[in-house]
Amino acid sequence: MAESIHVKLPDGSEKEVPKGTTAIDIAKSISPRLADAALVAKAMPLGSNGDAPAGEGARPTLIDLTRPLEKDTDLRILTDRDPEALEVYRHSSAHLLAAAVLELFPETKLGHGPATESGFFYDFYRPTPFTPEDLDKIEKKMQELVQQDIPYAREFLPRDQGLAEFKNEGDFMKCHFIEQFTKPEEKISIYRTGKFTDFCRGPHIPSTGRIKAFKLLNIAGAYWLGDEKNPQLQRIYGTSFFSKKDMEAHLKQIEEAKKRDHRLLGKQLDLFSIQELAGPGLIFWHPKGGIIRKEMEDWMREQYVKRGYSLVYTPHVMRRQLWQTSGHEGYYAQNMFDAMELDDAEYRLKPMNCPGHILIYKDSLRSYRDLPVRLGELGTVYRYERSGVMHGLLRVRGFTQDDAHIFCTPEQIEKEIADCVEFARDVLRDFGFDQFQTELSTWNPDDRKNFVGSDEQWNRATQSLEKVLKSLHIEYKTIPGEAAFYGPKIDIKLVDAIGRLWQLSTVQFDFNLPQRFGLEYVAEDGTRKQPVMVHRALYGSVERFFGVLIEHYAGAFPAWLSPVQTVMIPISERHVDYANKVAAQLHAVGVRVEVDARNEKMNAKIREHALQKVPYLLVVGDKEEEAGTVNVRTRGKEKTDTMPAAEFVEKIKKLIADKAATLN
RNA sequence: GCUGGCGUAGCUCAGUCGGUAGAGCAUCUGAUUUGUAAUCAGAGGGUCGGGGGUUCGAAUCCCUUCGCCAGCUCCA
Repeated sequence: MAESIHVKLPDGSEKEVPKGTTAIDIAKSISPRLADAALVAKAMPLGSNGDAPAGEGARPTLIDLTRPLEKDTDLRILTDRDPEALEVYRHSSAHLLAAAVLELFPETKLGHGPATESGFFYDFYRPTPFTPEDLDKIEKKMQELVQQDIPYAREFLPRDQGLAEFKNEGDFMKCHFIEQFTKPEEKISIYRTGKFTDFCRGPHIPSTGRIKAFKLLNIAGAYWLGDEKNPQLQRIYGTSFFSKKDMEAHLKQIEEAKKRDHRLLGKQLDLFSIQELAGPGLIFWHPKGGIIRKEMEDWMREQYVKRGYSLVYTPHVMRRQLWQTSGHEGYYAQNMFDAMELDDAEYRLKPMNCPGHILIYKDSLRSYRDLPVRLGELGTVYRYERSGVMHGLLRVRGFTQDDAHIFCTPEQIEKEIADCVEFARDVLRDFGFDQFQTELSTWNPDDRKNFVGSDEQWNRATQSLEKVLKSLHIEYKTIPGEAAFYGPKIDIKLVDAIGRLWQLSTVQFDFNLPQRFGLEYVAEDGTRKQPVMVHRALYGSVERFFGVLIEHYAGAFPAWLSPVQTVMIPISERHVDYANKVAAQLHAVGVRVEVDARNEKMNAKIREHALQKVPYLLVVGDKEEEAGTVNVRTRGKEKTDTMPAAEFVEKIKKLIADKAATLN
C-alpha cells in the first residue's frame, strides 16, 4: 500500500494523495482547464517534519509539473498569469533555441542560456559564425519543434556518466559548469528536448508546444565566462511571451525607445554632431544644443553660487608629475590620452578635475574657520575610451563634468553630504525627473587590495553616508564591493519617461587624495589636521545628462529648455510686420522667438516647426492683426487658443521663469 | 579592444549577373500670397568612407584602413 502525503493548496484546502503524485496530477484533479494552463509549480515542504533537505525546500521552490512530490507540500500551480512562470517560460525558450541550433548545426557547442529581464539568450561556440539568414532558419526550426510539442524531460545521471557524455560531444563548457556546480558524488540534473541535452537544474515548462510567442532578435559576441581573455562565443538573443499580443506590445516598446534615441533626435533637431574628421567620442554642440547647454550651465552655476560653492577654472593639460602625485599615472593611465612632450616636461590632458581643485586648496594655508571649502567647476576632461565603447552622448572621450570638491572637517561632513544629496535631487527635479533610486556603494573588507584607507576610515565614512540617507528618509540599496577604491559613495539613479534607469549623480568620499597631496588645515587647537574630501557630480557629465534629457523628453523639451520657444507664422507677406512686432515684444522679455517669413504655405511651416518640436507656434493673419491677438498652437494639443499678444507674452514669460510645463 | 553587421547626394534610402549613378526630402531660382502637419515648376549637387588589388571594365569581387551600429568587456 502506497504511502500518502498531504498537499496544501493556495485556497487553504488540503488533499491527501499518494506519495509520488505530481503537480500536474493535482492540477488535473482540480480542473482540466488548470491542467492545460499550468506551466510550473511552486512548492514548499509543509509542517515541521524536520527532514527537509538542506538548501532546496527551506524556501518556496519552483519545480517541474511532472516532478513527483515526496513529502507533505504547500503547492501552487503557476500559469501564464504569474510573472515567475514567465522566467521559467523564457528559460525553456532558450532551451528551444538550443535544440533548434543543434538540429541545424550539430557541431555547435553549448554555453549557457538563461532568461533575461525581457527575454533570453543562449551562448554557442562554433567555428563559423551564425549569419542573419541562419537566424531565420533557426527561428523556423524552433517553430517546427513547437509544433512537435516535445517534452522537457528531466533525468538524473551519475556525475561521471554525465561528464563523460558531454566530454564525448566536445561540450567543454558544459563540462566546466558540471565541475563547477556539482560535487563528485552527486547525481547531475539534465533536461532533454529532442536531440538536445542540457545540464540544467530547471525547472521547465512541460513541453515546447506551450511556447506561444517568441522571436529571435540578434546575434552578438560574448566572452566565455565574461572574460575578454577567453574565446568569444556567439550569443543569440531572443524574447518570448505568453501571448503574441504581449510580444507585439514589447516589440512596439522597443520601437518607441528607438524613436527616442538621442543620436537620431540629435540629428533631426540639429542639436549636436560627432565629426569623423575630428575623431570619435568628441562632441560638437550645434547652436540649438548649445542653447540647451547654456541653460544647463547657467542653472548649475547659479545653484553653485546660491549654495556656497566657489567657481573655479583649472587647466586642461598639466604636467605628468601632477598625475604621478595624484596616482592617476598609475591606476588610471590606460584611460588617459598619451603624454605630449613640450620643452620643459611632459604634459597630459586631464581625465579628472580633482587634482586641479586640490592644488587650489593647497595654494594657501587653510584654517578650520575657512572650512568647508567648496570648489566647483564645469570641468572638461578627456578620457581614452576603447574604440568599441563610445555611444552618442552617453559615452564619449571628451566631456564636461559639473564637478565639485568639498574639503571640510570630520564634524562638518554629514551636513555637507546631506546638502549634496538634496542638491542632486533638486537638479533632477528641476529637469523633470521625479523618480529616483538611491544606492550606497560600500567596500568589501575581504578585498583589501582594491581599496585604500583604514577600516576606521571606511566604517566612519560609510556610517555617515548611511546616517544622512536615513535622516533624509531616503530609501536606498546597499551594494557591497561597489565603492570607488578611494571611498564609499552614494549614487542617485533617475528613472526616465519610459522607465529606464540612468546613473548620473554621485557623491563620493575620498581618503586617497588628501593623503597623497598632504592636505591640511589648522585646527582650533593650532594643530595641523587632514581635511575630509568629498567628490560630487550631479549631472555627472553635461553630455550624458543632455543625452538622457533628449531621450526623456523625446526631443520635446519643456519651454525653458527648448532651443526655439516660439515661432511666429504670418499667414501671408502682409502679416510679417505684425509678426515682427509681436516677436520684438517676446524677445524683449527674453523669449527665444523666430519669425518664419519664408514664402511657404502656413501648413508647411506648421508642419516643419511641429516636427522640430517647438512648444508654441503663433499664427497671425488679418484677424489677429486687427484684434492685436495671436493664435496659439501648443505642441501636442489639437485645439488652438486665441489671446491678446500681450497676454501670451506675460504667460510664456512666467512659464519660462517657473520652468513650468504648460501655460498659466 | 573583441565578435558580427553596415558605410551610395546635406538627410532617408534604391542600385539585378561586374557594363560607367538614381528617387524623395533638403538647397538654389522662378511662379504663387496662402487660416492650422507637405503649393507648383526648373536647376545645381556624388573620387559610391579612404588606400591598394583583380578585371577590357568595380558602388558591386578581394585585401587593408577609418568610421558607425548591436552585443561582450570596461565606464561619468
